[in-house]
Amino acid sequence: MDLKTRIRRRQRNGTDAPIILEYDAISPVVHMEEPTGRGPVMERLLDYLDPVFDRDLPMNAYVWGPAGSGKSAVLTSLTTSLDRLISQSRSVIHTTTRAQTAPAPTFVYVDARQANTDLGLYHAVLDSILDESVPKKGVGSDALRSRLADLLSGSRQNAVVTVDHVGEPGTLSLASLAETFGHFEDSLAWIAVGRDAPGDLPADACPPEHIEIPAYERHALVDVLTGRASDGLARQAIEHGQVRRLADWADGDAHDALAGLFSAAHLATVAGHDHIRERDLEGGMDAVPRPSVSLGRVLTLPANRQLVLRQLLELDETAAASVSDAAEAIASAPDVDLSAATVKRFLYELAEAGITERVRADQAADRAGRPPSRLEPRFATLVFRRLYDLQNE
DNA sequence: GATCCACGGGAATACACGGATG
DNA sequence: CATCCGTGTATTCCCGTGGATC
Repeated sequence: MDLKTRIRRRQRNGTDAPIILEYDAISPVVHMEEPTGRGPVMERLLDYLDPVFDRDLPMNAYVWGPAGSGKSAVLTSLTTSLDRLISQSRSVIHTTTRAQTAPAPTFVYVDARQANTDLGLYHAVLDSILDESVPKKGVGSDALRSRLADLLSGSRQNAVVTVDHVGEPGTLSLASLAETFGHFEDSLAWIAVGRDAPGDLPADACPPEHIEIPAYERHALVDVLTGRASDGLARQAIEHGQVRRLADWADGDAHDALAGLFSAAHLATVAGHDHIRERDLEGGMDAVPRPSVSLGRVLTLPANRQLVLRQLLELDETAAASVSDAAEAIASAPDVDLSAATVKRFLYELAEAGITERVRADQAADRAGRPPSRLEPRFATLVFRRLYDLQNE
């Protein structure tokens, strides 16, 4: 826990002390600098990355594991730490006599949710290797590629690029990633991170090295939750038994466990409780569909899609009885500056992506034609709502 | 001028159902 | 009985346009 949190915690110790002291600490989309309970996985990754310490590139690799197993947490943490350490040593080397040696590689972390095309990939890599800012528009994909090729040609600069969230709906597939990075064989190694088991993937696209990140064991997940709760919630806000129930319910998925914790704390806050009661906990878990789509995915959607989703959550049953009705209602909301046709298209796209689910209305057999469907969120609605509102207030 | 992207809109297609047809 | 057909919706697909950026 950092000092800021400690102080804040002391500050609000009155009778009406809020339960949630630090949203980031209990947010499922925020990763801690040092993920808890993933030591063995870290070791495995460091073994794999060993060549880097001799200024060589490792083989390409595929890191995989189920939802909420800490893949992103582990890899962001690893990438930033390594880059920090190695770039330090890089600057040291430059001032010594060993200036001829190849420089140590740069570490780059790219979220495929945000860089979901070739162009986006080139841009993300360039942007993080170069200090100067890279133009995002008006320059073609070919131009960016040759710029990257220039940068990486010879042995001037190597890079290890981690691409997270490969093979999700709407992100690059492993195959296209392999093809895109195939242009830079000699000077760029990549680590793709995804959920699919290597056996389920096209063999020709899958890199030689596979590293599995298994789901959290029950006790490890309890530790994660306990740590997060003590950083982000008021003291005594949640009992140990409740944490254990949450962990059992989440079944190894840290994302869902945190979403449940967040939701429960939010409900307790709204109800004016000074700790999380049973009803809050139940309600919190109910507000997280299982399986649920990662909030990270929802919160990296383009602004207008998020707006549409946010408005969708405001609709009552009548207004959301069909996709068309929902689109009408959302398009006429004061904050929304989109046509009903566009909102409708967005809603269908979101359902197609699995972020919502269309369920056929079973009643209304009296009406002719194909029956309409209702949209049900497949993500943690309370958490999304709160984080969205915090971000957009 | 080149490039990319988001919007809008409309055409094409899919589906559900009742009724007609063979 | 199985299949086809017409009608009314729902859903998907696709492309032109215009804004923004370089």
